[in-house]
Amino acid sequence: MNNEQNTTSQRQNRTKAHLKHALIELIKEKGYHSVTVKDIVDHAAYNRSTFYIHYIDKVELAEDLLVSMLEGLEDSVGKAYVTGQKVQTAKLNAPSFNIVSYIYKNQNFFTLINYDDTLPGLHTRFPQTIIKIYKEQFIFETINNIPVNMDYFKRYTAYGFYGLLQNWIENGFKEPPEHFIQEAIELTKTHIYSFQYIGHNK
Amino acid sequence: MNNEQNTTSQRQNRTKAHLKHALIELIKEKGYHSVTVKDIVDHAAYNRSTFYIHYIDKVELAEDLLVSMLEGLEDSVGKAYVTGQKVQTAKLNAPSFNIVSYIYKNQNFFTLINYDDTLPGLHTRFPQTIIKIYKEQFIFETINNIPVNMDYFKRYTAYGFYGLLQNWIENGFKEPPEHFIQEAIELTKTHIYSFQYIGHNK
DNA sequence: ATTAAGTGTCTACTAGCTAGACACTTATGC
DNA sequence: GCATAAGTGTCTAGCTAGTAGACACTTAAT
Repeated sequence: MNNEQNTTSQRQNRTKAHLKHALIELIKEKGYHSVTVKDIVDHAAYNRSTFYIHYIDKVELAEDLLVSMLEGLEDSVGKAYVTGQKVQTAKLNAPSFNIVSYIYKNQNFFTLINYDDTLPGLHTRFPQTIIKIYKEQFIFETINNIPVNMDYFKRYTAYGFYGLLQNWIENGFKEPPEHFIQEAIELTKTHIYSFQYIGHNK
Repeated sequence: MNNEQNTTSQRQNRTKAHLKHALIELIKEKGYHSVTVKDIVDHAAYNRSTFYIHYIDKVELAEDLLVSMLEGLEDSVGKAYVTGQKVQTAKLNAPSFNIVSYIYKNQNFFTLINYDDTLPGLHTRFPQTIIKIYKEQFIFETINNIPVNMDYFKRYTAYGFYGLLQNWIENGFKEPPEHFIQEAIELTKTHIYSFQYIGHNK
């Protein structure tokens, strides 16, 4: 494969990743609006000029961070069917489990929802992404032929799941992800609908 | 000041820091002995050649990581008397609090004591460092003139503190550091000696 | 009103990092 | 016990990401 261009972008992405990481830590430390470009490059041990090579300002960095994490969340959903973990996760609910384990792996980032002066858009676009995942990648089936507005139901289920997630994150991820997803699935079962994964078309 | 050489080493230290960070994550993932050099550079997004510029092998990287963290622990002790937090911390026990808050800040690293196949030397040299700090930087005074072997007592106190620390880390840092240090101090008070900080001579 | 700190931009330089090949040494498996 | 794969350690030549430092300008802080 053509590595020449990959390497260049890999090297740039590495720098960007470090700048993003610095922003996360600094938001926790002093809040988003207090963070300066100088803070970011000092924390990440880069020159200030380097920052402006990659981003035009702090806002663009913040947007990049938010988008990359939420896209990662979306992409994580279909992964159990690529890796070799079908057996274990099939007993649970594989796609939901992937959402949860992705958040767990990146708890460093998702803890930001606990802060008030945090990444702009996080509090609205995070739940929106979960709804999007539910709408695009899941099919919901009735189990006793009761007519229900599907959009409402998906929205309801997504926000229910988000509520549990928020609680899990706020409590500092005390439960292991396996336990958390088990509880979430138990709650879902009490509803009149069962939902089934329809795959990842990308 | 002469920035030319500082910058060069800053850039190198940045790379080293990323390699160290990758090692920490990989030890948690698959255990120290299973981690390869390729794993490390893949995780940190560097070329394998770059690794050998900085370290001769995995062992040297591991040693560098361990030493830098334990040295950081030692250096953290005297810091309250440099920054402007004298008032608050004086009510507690400032030097001990600095140890605790340093561990809390670097919990990503110190969590490694929970793993069996972990950084070589961590399980022995971490408590040794705490003893060293107690011996070199604290003076213990009798409060009722009972003769006691001082070395034994310092050792006893250091290991008692280490035991509490271990428990705190194993439980995933659930308590905030302020609470933890309060409890540790309460336990220390029950002893016949009071101890007092004698400063940081370096 | 004055000092200090942060922003955004630009230029020329350089050294840190990369690609890729080398011989060699372990693992893994049929 | 042979073969394929994966990892190790070393080296060279080359590129480009990152750096220094100055610029005019705009907010904060005292």
